[in-house]
Amino acid sequence: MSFVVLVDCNNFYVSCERVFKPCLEQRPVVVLSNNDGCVIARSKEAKELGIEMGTPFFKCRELLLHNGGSIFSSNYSLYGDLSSRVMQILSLYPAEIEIYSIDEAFLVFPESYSDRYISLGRDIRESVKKMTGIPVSVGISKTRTLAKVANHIAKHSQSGVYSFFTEQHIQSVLKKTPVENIWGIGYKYAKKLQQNNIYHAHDLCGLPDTWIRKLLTKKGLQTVWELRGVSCIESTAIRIEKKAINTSRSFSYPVTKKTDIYEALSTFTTLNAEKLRKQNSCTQIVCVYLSTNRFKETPQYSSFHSIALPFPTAETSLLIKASFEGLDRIYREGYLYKKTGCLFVALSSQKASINNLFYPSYYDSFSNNMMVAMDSLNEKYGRDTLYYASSGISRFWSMKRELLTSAYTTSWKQLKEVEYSEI
DNA sequence: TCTGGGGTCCTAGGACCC
DNA sequence: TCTGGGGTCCTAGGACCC
Repeated sequence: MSFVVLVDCNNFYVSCERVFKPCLEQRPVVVLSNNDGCVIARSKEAKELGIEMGTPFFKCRELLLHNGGSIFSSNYSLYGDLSSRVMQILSLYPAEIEIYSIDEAFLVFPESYSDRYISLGRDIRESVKKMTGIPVSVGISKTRTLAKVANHIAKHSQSGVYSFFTEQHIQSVLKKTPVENIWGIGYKYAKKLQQNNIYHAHDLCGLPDTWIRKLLTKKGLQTVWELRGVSCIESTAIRIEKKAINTSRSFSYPVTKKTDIYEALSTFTTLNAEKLRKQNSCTQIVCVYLSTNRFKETPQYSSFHSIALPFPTAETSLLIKASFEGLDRIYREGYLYKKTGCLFVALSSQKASINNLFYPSYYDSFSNNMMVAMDSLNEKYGRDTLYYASSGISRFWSMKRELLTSAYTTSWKQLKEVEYSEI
């Protein structure tokens, strides 16, 4: 039987910062979300200080500084680049690889390797650390969900690798696994289960399927089957294209002027359109949303509008026009706005429109050529080498990233300079 | 002063069709 | 006045993940 290896980078964003600043080892380190809003990655030392995931930065700032902690704005170009280096190493193993997120991947090995899974796990861990500087944990078992459980244990072990296969071993681990730690059981489902006196994965596995399906729906039942050792979560490796594309940001200060929101929306629509063309898709529905700050006591307003286009397109200017039309429908004077965003749904392949009589084909059109030229210039010379005037120049509303490190690996101008004291 | 962003899947219910 | 049954598609909302 084939087996599943889950490789998960430890405190990934923090580890990325540490690769270029080794002096951060053994110290509390956190990485903040966009706008330096809240904590989204913590080192072990920061976790030990009691800083929870998602804590607003202003609530833990003092605690961190008091304990010699370091704080960083998130630097996605750095994390994205290190992630692809980790994945490249993983893809050298004789397994089917499924990149699940920026910091984790499933490797499905054929049965012929089952006599050496522990040495494989150790080898993966050592190779990734040696070649990228990123520490990873490795969980190995029969199914993806069980590999997740194993990985959870590996994270807290010395060796960083954990595997379990025999029925007896699996049962003894599941008896100690709280339901809220199961992959696929979130806060709400865990509460529901606890109300029914189900506290551990082992209890959950013993329940009748009909009961589970009723309480946790189809996906919950799949999870239970996986815990019982039956693989039923399909690989998403084949699916490359996204079904929806979204870009949104919070403003760094409360925005009231419609012109500022136009600029922001134009910027986000441009980003969305780039993502759309990257996967060779067109969209036919553009949704726009706008909201005030829900944490404030000021008057609240939030709205959403979708615009159906007459034909599928990936041309930025048409999409910006649609976004603006959406904004015109939902904007109301007199509110302090916090966030806006743009969502594309009803995506289709660019090539699919070639033979349709009723609308102009985007693929092989003038606008397609123009977009290709624009994308390649921006890729070669950097983002915003060419951009639409509607996106604005000053962009006062744009997000706060005051604690940003350099893009050490993706920009010639920001290469790391090594100081003697850091070695 | 300061509270992120981007996804997927499933279900129930309504609209609509024959 | 009486008014079926079966099917599809779409959407909003809720759950989950990282």
